[in-house]
Amino acid sequence: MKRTHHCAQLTKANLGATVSLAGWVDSVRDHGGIIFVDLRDREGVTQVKFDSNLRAEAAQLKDESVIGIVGKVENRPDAMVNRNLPTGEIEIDATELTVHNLAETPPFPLTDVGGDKVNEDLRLTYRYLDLRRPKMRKNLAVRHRATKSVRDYFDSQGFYEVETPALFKSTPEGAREYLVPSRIHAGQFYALSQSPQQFKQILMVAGVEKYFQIARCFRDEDLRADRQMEFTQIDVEVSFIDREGIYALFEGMLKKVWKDVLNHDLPTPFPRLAYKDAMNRYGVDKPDTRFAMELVDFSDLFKTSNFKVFASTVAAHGSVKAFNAKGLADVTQGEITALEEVAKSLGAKGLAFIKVENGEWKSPIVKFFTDAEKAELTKRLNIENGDLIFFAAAPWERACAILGRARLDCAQLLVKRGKLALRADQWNFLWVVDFPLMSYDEEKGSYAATHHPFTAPVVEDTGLLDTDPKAVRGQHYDVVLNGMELGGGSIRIHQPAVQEKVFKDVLKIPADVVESRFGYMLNAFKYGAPPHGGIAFGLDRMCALLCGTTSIRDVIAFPKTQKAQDLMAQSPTPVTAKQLKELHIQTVIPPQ
RNA sequence: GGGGUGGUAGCUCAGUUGGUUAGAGCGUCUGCCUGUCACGCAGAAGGUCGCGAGUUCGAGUCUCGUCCAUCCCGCCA
Repeated sequence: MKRTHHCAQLTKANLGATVSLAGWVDSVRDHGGIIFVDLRDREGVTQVKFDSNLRAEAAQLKDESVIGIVGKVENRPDAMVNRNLPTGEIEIDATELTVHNLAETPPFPLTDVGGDKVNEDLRLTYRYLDLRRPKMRKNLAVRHRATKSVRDYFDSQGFYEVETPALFKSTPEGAREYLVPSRIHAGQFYALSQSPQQFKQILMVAGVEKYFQIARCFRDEDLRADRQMEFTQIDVEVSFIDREGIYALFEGMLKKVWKDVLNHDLPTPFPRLAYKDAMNRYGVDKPDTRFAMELVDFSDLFKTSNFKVFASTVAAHGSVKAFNAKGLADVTQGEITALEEVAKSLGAKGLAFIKVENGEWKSPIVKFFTDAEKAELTKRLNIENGDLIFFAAAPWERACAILGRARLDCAQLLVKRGKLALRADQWNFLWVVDFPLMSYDEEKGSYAATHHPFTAPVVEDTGLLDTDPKAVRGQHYDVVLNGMELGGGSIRIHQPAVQEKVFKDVLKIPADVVESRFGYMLNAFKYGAPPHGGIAFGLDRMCALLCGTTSIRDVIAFPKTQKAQDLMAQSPTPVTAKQLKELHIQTVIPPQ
């Protein structure tokens, strides 16, 4: 039973040794008089030869059976060496065979090529088989190494890893929560923690100074390729630190992770981009900077234009913006229509465009432009033959968002045509900073915190809290990589008076609600709260990127489907009447 | 809650205008084979065309509903 080696270990150096290996049957090649079995364990594959009295027994083996063998390490004949295998120079001449578990035929191929194409519901139903595939095994290994690298880094920087409760109290202003009924307190509920935000700030008051946690978080929102109902954050909080300190700390962590996992040297510091510039240039607060096609503002140019749609937008304090989808003049009508649909869903009236083909501007709107306007467009957008220009005229933020989305979609169209390469191993990290502290929620008719209500205002903007809350910038920062938000955080408010002001005067949360939800925190801050700040960073998303996959399900051992079900264990399920009674719960199932 | 894509053999897929007995590759099973490593050769089995209605002389194919997976919008302080 005891293994002397693993299956990627034996080489010519072990010739003649009697060894014991165990693992799964990767394949059986039966030649009648001689049988070859590829034996696989976590580390690799070794060829085992059966040509003795064990032949008949070996012939009964099926793929994925678990066996143990004892045998002698032998040289392979020169012509039979397998250069594709680290153990390809040797094989084991088996003298003993133990069948631990004879496997049934797997429901899908456990190879990388075949397995990747299998429907995901089947992979998830038999996740234990899916995880045997080399690619998935590698993903688990990468996640382990990345997580260990993070722990080692924060340990070396003097951090304590502290666990905080998963069972917290309900804080309904954030994401929808998973509620947990209390047996002991009838009619009352815990909520599974959306993030350890409040606890980590309290830990700062407690004098921990440097905290981190690989923290499980729960949010009852709809799932996506990059969103699961439970996910893992690298959660960090530090006392006596400013924004620059956080940037340096976290760049150090990412540098180490990329070195440890990919042996890649990330250049630091990362570029920084103000929120306003990100919107103006890329139309999103998480720009993909692997390609240009930047947005250009033409509000000044079209203020007095004959084209009334543009001129009236500017007159109404809106913006006219455009970008050059370089080399996309061969766009099809169907693609244009699809882009228009997306633009309309973002609130655009339409999506004006100019196709530049054979030196001619083909466009329904170009007849409204003067020569001077055309010259200015050509200059600022660097218009050349073969280009495609898109315009948006709308309130500033909306115009940015429309073109920001169109820019990304055009990039995909260019990738499809082979005109643009978006390499997954090009690591364009950046910090997006200077977010507005509050944004106006049109539905609610009030201001809401852009990040969360504990974010400190930029010091020189503090005076604007009373006069112009919308103009106040927060000390908030996001880490962005190739168009994906990987994490974010802020320097926090550490003075109870300021925190109370934000709650009551700016966010207009009633005093009794503030007291019941955050009273303990405001109270804590009265007893010596250090200035502090932190960050929360998506471990699953980071691992997906490190593995070169777009779905975090590929780096989570047992993920849920988009309908939030576990297809293997089959959850969720109904529970017994007894359980419900004990929890003082009645269920009301809506009629179908 | 909304939109897109997909669901046909164990797996991945094809299936023409609605028309005879629904096909292929891989896998599986049986037999043969002492140097294979995607072994080979010969043969065989294997189908509720996701499910339910409807249109039709006739439905894998058309219509409606529904379920599942996936991608996206909303949502994710």
